[in-house]
Amino acid sequence: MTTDLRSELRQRKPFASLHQEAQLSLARTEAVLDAAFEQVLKPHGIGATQYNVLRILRGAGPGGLCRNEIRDRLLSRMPDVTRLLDRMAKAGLVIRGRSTEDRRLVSTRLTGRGSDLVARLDGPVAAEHQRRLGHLTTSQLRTLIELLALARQKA
Amino acid sequence: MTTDLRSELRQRKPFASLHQEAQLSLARTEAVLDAAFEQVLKPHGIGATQYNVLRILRGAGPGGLCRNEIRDRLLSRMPDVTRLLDRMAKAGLVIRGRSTEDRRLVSTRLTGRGSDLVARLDGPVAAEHQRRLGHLTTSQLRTLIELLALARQKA
DNA sequence: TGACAATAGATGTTTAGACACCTATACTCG
DNA sequence: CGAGTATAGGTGTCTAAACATCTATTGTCA
Repeated sequence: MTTDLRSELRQRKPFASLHQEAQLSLARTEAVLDAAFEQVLKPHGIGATQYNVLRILRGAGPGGLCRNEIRDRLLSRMPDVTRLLDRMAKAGLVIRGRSTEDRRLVSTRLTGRGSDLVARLDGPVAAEHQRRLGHLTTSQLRTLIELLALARQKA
Repeated sequence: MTTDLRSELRQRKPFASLHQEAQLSLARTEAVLDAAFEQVLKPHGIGATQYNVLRILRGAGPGGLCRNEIRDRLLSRMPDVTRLLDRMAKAGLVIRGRSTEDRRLVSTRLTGRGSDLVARLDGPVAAEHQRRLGHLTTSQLRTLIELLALARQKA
């Protein structure tokens, strides 16, 4: 029933180890899901990273967050958050303001437009998650989440 | 024992659904493992995509593969394989030759240098996989691989 | 056979990511 | 207090990715 990664990639030789097969499976699965997710976001003019920032800022509330805090909360390392936020500001999704208390800090928060966009995406995003992973049982999802958490920990 | 993704990302609100938590866990885990893997490759002057191409070409044997075949075997979608191979050719890792039978085809194969490099990386790569996923049991790895294959299938 | 579609590959251009370096502000402690 | 250090953020530049479009060759079929 489930497709074998080896045949999916037309690979003749078996994998060197289970560890390798797991890591490649992970990369492949993420690529498939990410590509599908990008297609959901595309009509709205943003990518996965920008969507992630929108979600982070919504969760942070009206006070917003400073650049480094956003960077640390992103799923993947992003070395140039400044210009990422520049683009989002230019698109009218976020607005920045320098703090008066600590003048080094620049807090970024959602504009009305950014807030609207992320709210408008809730439905399509949930639908996409359901479409992609809806055929896994609750217990399978729990196991997957647990094993992924385990994999993230350095040995 | 295992770290919760929510606290890892300093997220206050719970996830909208198990599906969402699974997808975000997947993205996070892949980002962590990929970043570590890039560090292994970095001293050798290549990235994960180029390493993947080297592995694919090694598996393909001396006849090499044409551009589209390489593209289809890559883990993630890569819309500009031509210039990826350009760079690898420039670095002396691969060589290309147009077929005489079908003059549209350009087969790419490893040079001695490319072949050496991928062989030299076998040890460090296996060590990295071991370091990252060595603390999972065989049965855990099998379950993870199975669940990931399941997740890749459209519902 | 000859027009037309399909396939393989390359290119031009815009945008985004990677990496090193720079400026301004705040903190620390002799 | 004041030199030195740490922190927050921005900038310059090179490389790589994304997207559309183009050329050359082959296959199809009326």
